[in-house]
Amino acid sequence: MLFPDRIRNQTKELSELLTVRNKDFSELLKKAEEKDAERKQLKTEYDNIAAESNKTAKLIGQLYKEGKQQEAGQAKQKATDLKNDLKGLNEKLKTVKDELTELLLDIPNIPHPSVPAGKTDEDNELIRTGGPEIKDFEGKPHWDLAVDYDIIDFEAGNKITGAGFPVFKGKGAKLQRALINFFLREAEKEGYTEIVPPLMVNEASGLGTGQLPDKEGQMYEMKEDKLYMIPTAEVPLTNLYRDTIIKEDELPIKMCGYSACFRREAGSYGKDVRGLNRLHQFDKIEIVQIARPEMSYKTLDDMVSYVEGLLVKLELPYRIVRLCGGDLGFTSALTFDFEVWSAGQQKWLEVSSVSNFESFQANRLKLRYKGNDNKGTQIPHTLNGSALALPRIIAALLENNQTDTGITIPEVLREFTGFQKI
RNA sequence: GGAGAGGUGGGAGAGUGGCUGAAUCCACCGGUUUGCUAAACCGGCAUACUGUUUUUAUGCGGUAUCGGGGGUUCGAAUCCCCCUCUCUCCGCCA
Repeated sequence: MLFPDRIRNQTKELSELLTVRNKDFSELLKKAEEKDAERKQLKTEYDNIAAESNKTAKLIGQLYKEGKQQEAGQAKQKATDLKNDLKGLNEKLKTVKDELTELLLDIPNIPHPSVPAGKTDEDNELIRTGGPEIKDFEGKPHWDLAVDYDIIDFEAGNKITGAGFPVFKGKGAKLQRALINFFLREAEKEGYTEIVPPLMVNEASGLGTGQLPDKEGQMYEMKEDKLYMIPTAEVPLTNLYRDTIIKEDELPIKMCGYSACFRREAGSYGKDVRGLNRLHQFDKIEIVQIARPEMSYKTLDDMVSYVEGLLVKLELPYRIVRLCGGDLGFTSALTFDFEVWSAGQQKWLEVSSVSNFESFQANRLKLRYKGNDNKGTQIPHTLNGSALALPRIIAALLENNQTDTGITIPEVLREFTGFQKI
């Protein structure tokens, strides 16, 4: 959510920057600005009357003490009138505030100037490719390999839960655990504090990171307890700092967390969802940072290189793209996506998304920091990224490393798997 | 799930209807003193929104906030209702 005063002062600039999202937001911005002005005016009016009302109430107390019953009675009448005025005003103010919030919730984050124009993922800007050269061979897709080597049982998942909930077995399960341990160890080396978060969150947390209200349909909901299964560890990790004022010298805050993630993925179908490509439950290690605003783009670069380093170590062909306006998430100002090459499917699979949200999330979270001089509060920037999501990494590992004699495990994982081949 | 007790500022902890945005202590910041440290003393020390001030750093005001929401009252941290969380006991249980 944007700050009203930012809209107040730079409506035009914001409107221009937002055009990259392929939609005209100038109307909405203008409406928000007007609504904010209305709110301000009402607030002033309310405050003035409330001040008088408070004064009168105090006076009444004094008059009673002095035994001036009659005068007190008169003052009481006045106070009652004022109170009625206040009631009406307060209701109006509330309505206007709600309306303003609603408008603000509809305005996405302002894209960073470097975000290219474009509509779909085809228009994303290629930053660089890396890893081993893409070999000229078409291997089996991972869903076939999974059966060949008996390491992932999609059918069993269908039976006990439903589509999108695969069962990992034997070396498949171990590979999964190896990846988790590898990613966590790397994150720790990089200075991220490991967090084991709850897998369900309440409504306030969903609102804090922006999953609610707009993406409500994407989360599994436990109606009876008003809880949601987390779609990513980002939600609990970032919400650790909801309603918080941190000290400047605590920044940057670096957290990482392994969790299962749950997504309803309503509306997806077809080839994209085959095998491990798109799941309702999957494992992911997430990294989150809270940084000083002036540092946040440097931080973003750091996170990008960190994730890149993981892919290099896993010896996977990868590419990094800068998302175009049309592909950029609602809450993000700048996002880099990471994709790995899948030899069995002959296509790129997205395995990580690293974003700077600037103050957009912090605003909703009511997250602030205070300078070491103890004066005033400021809004930090929040960033996060997958480091990494497991299923597609597994898919790529299986497909790219298949040989006649089995599937080769990358060097860095062997100490965690305990085997070199599947 | 049942019964009871409780939730006050960064922390501890007063406060049962007006003089309490909140005593006191600790922590923290600034200063005085000091060779240095400590101690002592003085001052400051919540957040959000907002008005005004053209020393644009801030200052001076106002409103709201004592777990959250609603109510009673001219006036609520204080009374009433709902929710929530914590603690104790019972039940159940990995």
